[in-house]
Amino acid sequence: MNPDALDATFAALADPTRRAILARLRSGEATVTELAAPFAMSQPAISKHLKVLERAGLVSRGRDAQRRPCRLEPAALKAATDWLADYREFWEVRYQGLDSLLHDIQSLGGDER
Amino acid sequence: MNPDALDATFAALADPTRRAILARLRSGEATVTELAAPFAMSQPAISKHLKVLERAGLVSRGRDAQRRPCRLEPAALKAATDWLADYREFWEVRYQGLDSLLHDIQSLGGDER
DNA sequence: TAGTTAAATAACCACTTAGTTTTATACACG
DNA sequence: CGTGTATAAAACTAAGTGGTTATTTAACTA
Repeated sequence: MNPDALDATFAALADPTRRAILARLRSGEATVTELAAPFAMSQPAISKHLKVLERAGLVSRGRDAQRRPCRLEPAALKAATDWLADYREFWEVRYQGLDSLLHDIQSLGGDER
Repeated sequence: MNPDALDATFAALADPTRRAILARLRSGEATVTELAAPFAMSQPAISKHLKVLERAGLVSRGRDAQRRPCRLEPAALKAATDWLADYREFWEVRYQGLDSLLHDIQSLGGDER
């Protein structure tokens, strides 16, 4: 994956308001005002957050009269997860206290990822 | 997980230099100068990046005479992955074009996570 | 046409970030 | 002791972020 895209994705996730917006979008499309409602924050602030999420590829938007419904776009989330997956075996091994076996396991290529 | 901790973790990951440092640390401990070597950047800049990674709980540091060896601390990476895992089933379903089944699957709680 | 609603844009502010250079600290070695 | 080495800290700068209020655009409604 393009490093700039990962930058944008992780940066977008590094904000609790934006993570809450994504969580909300898991249960379906929502308009900007619907998304803004739970927050003690102005509408333009939410629009800015949405622009960040859109630029990161995490949401996309449609058109319904005046409304611009947002929906979750999970591909970028998958890309971030894929990046993190490269570390998964590391911490799993480490949690078993088997650091010394890490390289053996890696060279065998024997996990299910 | 504490939201501030997730903030710090994702923010730390949103920088290619820091991700490269983490990748380097996968193959074992390294000193600040060793970590700085591949980058066209001053030593204090790397020290700052390491402080960000340390504050995010992604690395910890020891002491060996003048050296402050850094090692990967995978717990924070695991926490970030766990957060993203809540979205995994969503995109997996979506990729199969089975959006309409998402809520059924969720309410059954029937995946292996 | 005028009024209302939904959202974006503009202009601004305080704070943070990522880098710099310079200086200081801590330790090892002769 | 003084010198080199490894790292951190200080002070600064340019650019980015996250919020505000006020304004504008676009579309529906009466």
